[in-house]
Amino acid sequence: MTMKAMEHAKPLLNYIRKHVTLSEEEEVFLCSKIDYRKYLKGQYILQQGDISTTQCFILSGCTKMFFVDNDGQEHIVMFSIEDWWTSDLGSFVSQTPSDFNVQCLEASEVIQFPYETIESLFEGIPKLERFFRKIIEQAFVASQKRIIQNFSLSAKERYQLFHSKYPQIEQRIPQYMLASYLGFTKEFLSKVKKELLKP
Amino acid sequence: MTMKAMEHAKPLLNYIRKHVTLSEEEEVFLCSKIDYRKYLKGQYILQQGDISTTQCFILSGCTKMFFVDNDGQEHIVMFSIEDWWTSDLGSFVSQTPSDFNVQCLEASEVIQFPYETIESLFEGIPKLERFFRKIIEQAFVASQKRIIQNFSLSAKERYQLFHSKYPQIEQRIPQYMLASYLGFTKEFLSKVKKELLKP
DNA sequence: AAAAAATAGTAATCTAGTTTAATATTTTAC
DNA sequence: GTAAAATATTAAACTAGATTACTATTTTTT
Repeated sequence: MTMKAMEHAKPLLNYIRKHVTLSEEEEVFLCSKIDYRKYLKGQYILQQGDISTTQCFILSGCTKMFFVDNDGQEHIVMFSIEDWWTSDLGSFVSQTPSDFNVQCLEASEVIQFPYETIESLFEGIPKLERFFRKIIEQAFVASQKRIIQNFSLSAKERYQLFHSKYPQIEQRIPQYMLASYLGFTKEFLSKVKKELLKP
Repeated sequence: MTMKAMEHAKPLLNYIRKHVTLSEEEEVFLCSKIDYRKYLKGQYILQQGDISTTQCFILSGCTKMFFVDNDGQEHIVMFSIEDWWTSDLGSFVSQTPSDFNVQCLEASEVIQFPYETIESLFEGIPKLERFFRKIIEQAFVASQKRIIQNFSLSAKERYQLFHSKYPQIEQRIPQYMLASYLGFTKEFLSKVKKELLKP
């Protein structure tokens, strides 16, 4: 592992420090097990049908995770930006073909945890296993919350919620992708935004 | 801990053995940290607004987890039966008031992991932390899958999927609760079932 | 700077699912 | 075993959001 790799990992280490405390040796060991990589806008980190071989931590940029249904329609499941994760966890943990694509909406820098090294990482740094458990707990809670909101809120209310909760994301993505994420059509989002402006 | 407690924990230990291997001392230690308890039909394991103090493993019976929205409408988030878990994980891990209720649809026997002992459990048996990570991974993947299905499938298709995937659950719960879980009205479910019978 | 491609807006028509309201059936309680 | 409560069915009227099809605007490419 190079000095460069340690340099790239800084935002990740800061992020991990919010959850668990690692010794300096542990941080060095961690950095020896992970990869840094850049993607161009439009490039795929993962494609539907492939097995997810890494967990990605995003240093810079923005990605969408989506799947294409039987009618050829694209459905966006999540957006990820700096200091968050992306990958199909289901495919990663079971090493089976993924239902999802992950594509970069901007040029992006990521840190990748390869499947082959993650078990040895957990063995070497048990605190890291606790860290991952907490990250997954967070993701699960967010996922549950999303199910609830889709059930109990109207399309308009879902948009308003996203708008107030993630203004930085809304500014970075095209509107038609937001509509896909929120579960309705781009035409309807146009209508909703117009209504919200006039009263 | 009594002999009785070990006896009650058997289905849980069998379940855990599918994921990780514990030594006999570890199994005894685990049993010393958990509680067995019975609930009557209709009783609440958790109420909206309370802090979730336990993770529940179900030995027998059936529960629903639901929340009541601002319009007073009940939305069912999940059903749990034998050999599965229930509780509001978000409330449990952050020890904040829950958005959910968990109510028994049948008389139920459960094993409870209290919040105060779960950290010491993980310290004493690190393999158990791995086990919980895997369980949460599973739950997260299932939750993601549900979001996808709600977006890409029609109400009719969602019913068909549930019907073929969880026939044992469908038989144990009233239809109007299934409609709530699937995200549409009981009247519409009646209509869908009728359509599916005739062709 | 022009052309092409991508994104956004508008409006009419259509439909999956809701609402309301009433009746029928099954389960539970005494 | 009967009354009451809970659950299920049906059907007409209604609505949130989809579809279609076209125009306007913004961004990217050359």
